[in-house]
Amino acid sequence: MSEGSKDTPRTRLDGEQTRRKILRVAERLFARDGYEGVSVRRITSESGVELSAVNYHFKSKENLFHSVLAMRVDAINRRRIALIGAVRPSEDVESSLRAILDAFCLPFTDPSSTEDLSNYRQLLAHVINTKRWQAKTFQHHFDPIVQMLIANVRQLVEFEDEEDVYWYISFFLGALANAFAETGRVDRISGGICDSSDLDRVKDKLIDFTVGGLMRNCRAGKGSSGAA
Amino acid sequence: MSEGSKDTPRTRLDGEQTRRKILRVAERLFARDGYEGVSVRRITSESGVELSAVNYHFKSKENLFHSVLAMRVDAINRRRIALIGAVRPSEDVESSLRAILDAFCLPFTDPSSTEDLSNYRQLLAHVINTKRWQAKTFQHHFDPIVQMLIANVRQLVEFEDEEDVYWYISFFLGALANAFAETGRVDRISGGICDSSDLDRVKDKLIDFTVGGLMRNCRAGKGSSGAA
DNA sequence: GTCTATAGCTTGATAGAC
DNA sequence: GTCTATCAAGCTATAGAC
Repeated sequence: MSEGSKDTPRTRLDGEQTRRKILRVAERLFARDGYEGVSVRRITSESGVELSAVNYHFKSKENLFHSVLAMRVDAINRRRIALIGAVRPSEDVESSLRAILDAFCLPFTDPSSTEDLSNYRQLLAHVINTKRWQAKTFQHHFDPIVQMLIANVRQLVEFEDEEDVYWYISFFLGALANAFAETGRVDRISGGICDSSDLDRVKDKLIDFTVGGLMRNCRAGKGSSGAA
Repeated sequence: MSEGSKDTPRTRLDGEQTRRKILRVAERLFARDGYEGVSVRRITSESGVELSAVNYHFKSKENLFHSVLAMRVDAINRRRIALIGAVRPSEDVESSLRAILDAFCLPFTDPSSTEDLSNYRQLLAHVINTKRWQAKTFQHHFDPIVQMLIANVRQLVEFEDEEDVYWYISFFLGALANAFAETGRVDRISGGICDSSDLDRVKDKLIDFTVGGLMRNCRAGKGSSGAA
């Protein structure tokens, strides 16, 4: 409460607060309706800030979109790197694989964080499935962490073809993005048996599925889950 | 040539031709930039038809979008039903599973058709990952065929939890939509080893992966690929 | 069934006072 | 850093001549 020279009760230097409010609302709207489906006006209107604030703080609508992604990606990927690095190698290949995939998903499913990542997850599904955003966004924000995941998987299992691991991890990423977007499809298809908002369960089932896909197609993989 | 009463050299009754041209261009643009990312003006401009033609033939932009989907979905699903129905039950569970999944993918990968379905596949990835299109589009066009796929899988394998088959098929669909959208991600990640435009290969690898995920997680599934 | 013209709004972005 | 006013462009949709 100081910094006021004499009496400036209104014009507080809360630019950072405005910036954050815009980011939060933009994330929610972009997640729901996509980049083109949201106007700057709607963002500022629902943020309770002026129209010109977006261009002042972010220079352009597209730059705002990138800022929205950057806000989450950095923290999540840092956490992934830490968790994957902390995985203790086990003599059981399947357990190790499971641990790696779990470490990759964990920051994404937001186990105990105060942040709500549901909008970010929806947004990711949009980005990962759009050709246009690949070069502009995905490549920069996600390629490195995906390469790290692949390197860790390759240390555990070997495949017939060199290309296999890229295909399988790519399928895993596609399934992951769609599953965590919580579109409600699996709830509807299953007649309510499945709950797509139960992220821990989604994660566990996805890992079961992925481990099966990897283990059954790796060298000497049809058999047991025993040591390599 | 005829149907002209006296001399009508210009006003040919080629409304159907105009309609088709609009549908074709709209599919391509919607696939690339999404529903909101495309204006009616761009569609008519690139189609070489008048702006008002869209509203004349399709009543509204949203109805055009649904028409674009309907154009492909019906034929593809009819083909799927025929192919799945023609699968001969084998004593080998894995082979049967593989045949079912192959029948589901085959019309989608367009093995020998004259139609180019690449835009449709991109569009599907957009629809399947967007919450908003679930009720409006996906439910009507895709739920029945997905239920049929699930019913066929359940006849072959049994899972610990009743919910499992819904989760796994949902993962399969998410991976499928993303893989066939040809975003170029797997090509980039693999350093060019994988070619996402080689649809037959994508299909085969996806089926390998999915069969692994299903077989390894079904009752008495860790073991061999032998008879049930 | 095509084409022109236009109504009525919304868009992203900026200039300039405060 | 906020706020008003505004621009130039684009938008969906329709009316009416042909």
